[in-house]
Amino acid sequence: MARWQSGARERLQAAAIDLFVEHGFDGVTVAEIAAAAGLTERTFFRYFADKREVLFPGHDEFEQNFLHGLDKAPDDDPVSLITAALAGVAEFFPDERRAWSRTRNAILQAHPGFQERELLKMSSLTSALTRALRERGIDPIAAALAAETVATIFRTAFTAWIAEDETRPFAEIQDDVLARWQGLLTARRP
Amino acid sequence: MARWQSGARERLQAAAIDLFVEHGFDGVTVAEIAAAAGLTERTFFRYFADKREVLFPGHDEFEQNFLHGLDKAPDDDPVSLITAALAGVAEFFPDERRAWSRTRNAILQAHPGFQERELLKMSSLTSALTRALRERGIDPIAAALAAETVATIFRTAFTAWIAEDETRPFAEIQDDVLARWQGLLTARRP
DNA sequence: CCCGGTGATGTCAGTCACTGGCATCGCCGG
DNA sequence: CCGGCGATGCCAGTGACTGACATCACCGGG
Repeated sequence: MARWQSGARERLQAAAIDLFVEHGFDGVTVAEIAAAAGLTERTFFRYFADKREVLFPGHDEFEQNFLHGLDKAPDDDPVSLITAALAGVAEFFPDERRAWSRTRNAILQAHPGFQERELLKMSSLTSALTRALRERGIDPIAAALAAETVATIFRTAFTAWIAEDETRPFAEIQDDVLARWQGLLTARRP
Repeated sequence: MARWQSGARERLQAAAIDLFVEHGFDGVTVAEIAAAAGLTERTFFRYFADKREVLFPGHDEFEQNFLHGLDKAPDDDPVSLITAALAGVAEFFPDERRAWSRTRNAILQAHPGFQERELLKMSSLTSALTRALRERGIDPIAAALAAETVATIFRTAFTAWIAEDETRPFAEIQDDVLARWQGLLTARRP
């Protein structure tokens, strides 16, 4: 492996982010990204299915973290399952990654097309979790609701984690959101 | 209003659906849709922002139903709020609409681009609900979770409603899903 | 040391989504 | 009858994305 200069994919990603930050998604052509990485437009499309996909690397790995977490659930109680799946992803977002996540998120928020793609990725996660839960013997509707809940809590926690004034680690925030979710049903007349 | 033959928008929508059913999304060009409706490609883009949008009419109305339902919530208890918002949309899906919804859904499921767009619409709904809940004085995180929950329950119920062998009315299914969601936290060792 | 194979990249041409600018047409009020 | 206006058509252009084919760098075998 690794003829030519290696890391073509990584160079394309880095070039894309730099250019998007500077000129915005619509202000950059794929040909420009490729040129900045020392490649051609055609090669870009050999690595990424479309122009947006360049900002969504490592999705499979991300998804696997939830699934591996789920494997460690002690029993089939819904709260246990949700908690276990969430625990699996916490290490995926160390503090060193926070600045980077903020930059990437700013780009995503600036273009509806990116939001669509991110939503599709989360939907992929939800499907994978639902499937895993069903295979574990969980009732289909309960599986769907639990999977959606995992995604909701993760996203809520992630959004809080990259908020401007936030400094707590991801795991702590996520635990807090989870606790609040558990309180949602029992809370009365707040 | 209504010079020329009226209903250009509706003709475009109908033509698009017919053609998508027959040839699939990628097998149809915008020019063909427009021609089938007796118009030109340019006019299509005056009615719809892009090729996919033609399958998402009436979204504002749909969203308003949830918001109006929310207005009728008797108190600020989370379950009351969620229940009220869901009640607002039930009448939007009468049995007469089920066959149509199934056809449209089959088209949507066949193309990832449509799923992205649908996800974005649901995200718009969630944002609107979150905003409305916050304006009502609900705590931001509780508002976000409640809004997501409304969307989740709606989507779960909608999916069940258009399932092949399903005959129960939408409202009944949605009430059932809501009840199951309430049971999620309290259920132990199922 | 040369030689064919293989995988990554380049080249080229083409389709189609989408946009801006301008012309045109049908109706409506004056 | 006329001038305005809103809906539509026409045309040219940009850029995302694709298929087919050529080319290059490196590999192993002979």
